[in-house]
Amino acid sequence: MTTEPATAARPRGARFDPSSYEARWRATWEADGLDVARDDDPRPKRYVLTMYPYPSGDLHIGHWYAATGPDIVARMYRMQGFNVMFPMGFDSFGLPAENAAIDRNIHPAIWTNANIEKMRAQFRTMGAMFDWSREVVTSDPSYYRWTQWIFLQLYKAGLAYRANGAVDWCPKDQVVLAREQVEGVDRRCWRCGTPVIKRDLEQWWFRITNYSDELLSFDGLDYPEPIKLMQTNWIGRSEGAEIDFPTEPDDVEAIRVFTTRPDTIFGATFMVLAPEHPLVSVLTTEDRRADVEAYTAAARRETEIERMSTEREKTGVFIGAHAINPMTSERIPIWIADYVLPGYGTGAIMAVPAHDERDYAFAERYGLPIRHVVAPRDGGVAEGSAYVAHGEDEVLVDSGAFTGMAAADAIGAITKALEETGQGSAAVTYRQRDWLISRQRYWGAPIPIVFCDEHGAQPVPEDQLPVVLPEDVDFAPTGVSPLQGHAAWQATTCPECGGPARREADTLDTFMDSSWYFLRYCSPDKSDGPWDRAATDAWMPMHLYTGGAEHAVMHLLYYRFFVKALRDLGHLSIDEPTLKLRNQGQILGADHNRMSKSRGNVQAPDELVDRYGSDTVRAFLMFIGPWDQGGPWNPSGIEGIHRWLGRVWGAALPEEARRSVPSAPDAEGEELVRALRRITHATIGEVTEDIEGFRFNTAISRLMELTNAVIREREAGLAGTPAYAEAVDTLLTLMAPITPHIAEELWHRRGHEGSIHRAAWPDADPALTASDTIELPVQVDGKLRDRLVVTPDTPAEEIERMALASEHVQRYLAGRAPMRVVQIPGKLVNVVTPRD
RNA sequence: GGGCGAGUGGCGGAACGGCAGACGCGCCGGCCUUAGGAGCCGGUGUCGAAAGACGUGCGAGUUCGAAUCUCGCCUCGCCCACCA
Repeated sequence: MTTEPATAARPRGARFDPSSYEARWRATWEADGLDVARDDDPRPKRYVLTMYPYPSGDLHIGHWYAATGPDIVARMYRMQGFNVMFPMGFDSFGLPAENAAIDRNIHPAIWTNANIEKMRAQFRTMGAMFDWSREVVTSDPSYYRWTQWIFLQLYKAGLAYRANGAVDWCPKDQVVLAREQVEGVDRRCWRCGTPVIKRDLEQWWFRITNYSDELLSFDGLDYPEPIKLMQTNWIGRSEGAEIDFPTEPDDVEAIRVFTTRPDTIFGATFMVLAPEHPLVSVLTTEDRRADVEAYTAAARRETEIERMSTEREKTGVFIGAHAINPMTSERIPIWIADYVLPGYGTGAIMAVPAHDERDYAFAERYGLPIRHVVAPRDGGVAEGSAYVAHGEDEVLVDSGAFTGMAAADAIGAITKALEETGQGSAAVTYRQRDWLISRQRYWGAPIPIVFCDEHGAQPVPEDQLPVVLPEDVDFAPTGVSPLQGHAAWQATTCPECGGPARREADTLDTFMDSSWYFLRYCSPDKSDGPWDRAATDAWMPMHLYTGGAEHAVMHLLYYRFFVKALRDLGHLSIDEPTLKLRNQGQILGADHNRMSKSRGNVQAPDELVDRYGSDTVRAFLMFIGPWDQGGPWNPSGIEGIHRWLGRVWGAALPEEARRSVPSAPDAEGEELVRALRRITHATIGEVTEDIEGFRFNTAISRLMELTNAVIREREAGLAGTPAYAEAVDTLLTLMAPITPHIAEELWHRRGHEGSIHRAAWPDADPALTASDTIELPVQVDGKLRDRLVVTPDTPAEEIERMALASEHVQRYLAGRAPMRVVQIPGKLVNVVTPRD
């Protein structure tokens, strides 16, 4: 295998002109299979992945930005001797295809495939080392067959279930959403931004909450702190107690509440149930029934936004019944109020107005008793508003046998007392809900379930997968799945009895497709299973995964859940999909808004690539700032990168440079050689660390500095010396991951055989980076006043003597003796003057 | 309301508690050009002729020494938000 250009006539022009070689090298690399990762390659494997895109039809500058970072890291790993897999594919199911299809009267499959084809071509101009031989397209039946298979595995394991309940519905997209896919204070659809409403529907769910606790653990994972924090908050684990309050008059059934503050139970002066609570209709007394039903009906009509608003005044009604406080035996009234949410905890609370702001507001409004049971240890009670502190400095008051106990201890003590009498127990609740996976749209994988009148919901037998999407469907959104209208497709037989049955018409959330695509890349062509276990064992977990932080509590939670569930079902040997996660920042439009076609602020890379070449665009994007920061698009400065590459060109081809006469190795020349080798080897270490740490902007500035040094030395007559050749070859090698084309072109022009991308990543020689002399800043009272040039082994006493002898220092000492002299060896000297 | 993060030249941004402003853009000057929106060289935080003084959102503190650590404010961004 060779990496010589495929074309026989290779242009030998001296001018820096990326268009003369970039496309040629891409063709050569592809023909040579440079980027194809082989399972049988004996070198240690590293799997690097960037989140695959949705095939919207156009690659914009944000795609380049996102993909170039991990491409650089993957390329460096390859040069460091790893067998690197860096695949790419398309997240091709989803609403935009369907909406575009409706607008243009074209089938989603045709629209999607055309976009994929276009984007593949655009992606190729990046020169990224994508292994296209492993490409995955999630809307392809050969892929979604296994998406359906995974659904069935979870279903059989009891991790998928069908349930009726209030769900979030996007009225514009005409589809339900998972809780994670509703964003912001005003609860908008993650895709289109329309405020969602609640609907009662029977839907399919995944029991992701079975894994809430395990998902809270990030042991051994190198994830950005904000992602860990967001996931932790989203899962929202709360420790407390569940307590049963018997009810009057008949104690039909006790009301179970969840509280994080069992220490305040002596202050529970009433109870509040969510209007939806099942016991409401049972407990409501006849005289209160009309009011209660009116309130419940009103609560149902409210939008989620209204109901969740903290601004709003609290409302509720008394249901006529009473409960018994198990600690005080006191008879307390039961109310319903919409500030108690049906989906959290038990949907019922013990209200402790003295120590909870919400209960306080409610009690104030309805004249309910407020009893303080926690007070500062040093006396005094915060009257008038809820007092919520409960640490070591607070003690229980008016709390029976527990009076005087530190509030921090009382939580455990009261929980224990309740446990002993069987009235309660320690409990943990989570804010996270199960994952709603049904979708009422066409362009997704059909849920592989059939309904039989006799046998109910039945899984489609695995040997009948995939359940293929029919093509002749009227997919205009109507609020029910378009497949519902396709009688011929829906009609099937029950796998249990062979009788007539009807297919589930909803499709699977496209987030399900993206929850396992990284597994498919390991063995994309496997036809008798979703993946080859030997391949996933060899490649997984991913060494590095990159993508946008906007997926913090969606994709990045789901894919962890999938890996854990599939592990427990015996299909994987790993606990986590990736060891290391990095988020790129977002490139905004020049107007500081998100790039979108409707705003007209989308920056296409094509025009820039035509003008400057891929390398310049790649390097410029990586140079504008820290990769995880992003920022508004501003092309000013791209010229600077282009100039830099032009200077590298000139430096690398000294025979074509203006002054390139090698000088005789005199003493001055030897010092220049040492200086050049010093910066060359220092740059190796710095660039390696910067790339490893995703600091591409500083990596590039180091490379620019090395370039500047090389050119300076060339002007000083060093061209043609071994040190010069070392510097240039090192520069090209270090640049290769960032600007792969020019590095390759110059590598070959300088006479090297084989691709630079198969060359070894250089090692820094520490002996060469050490300097003969160091420059020590001399401060007086922390301000720079002078500099000393000394050898590294100069004794401290000598340095101190020299520092004090400095006339600049003497001026500030004004004849006085220094109070002290601080020396940081090799770093600086600070002379401290006497204080008056 | 809660949580997290960020405020540094005209701009993007550098800076293990140790020389603030690396690198680049822009700008200014020069060279080369018939010309230049090309290329090359030099300068460029502010004030000041200079010596020097002052400078990292504001105010305190810790330290020999703070852009960096602590506390309090201000501004901006993101996440969560009646979660018991």
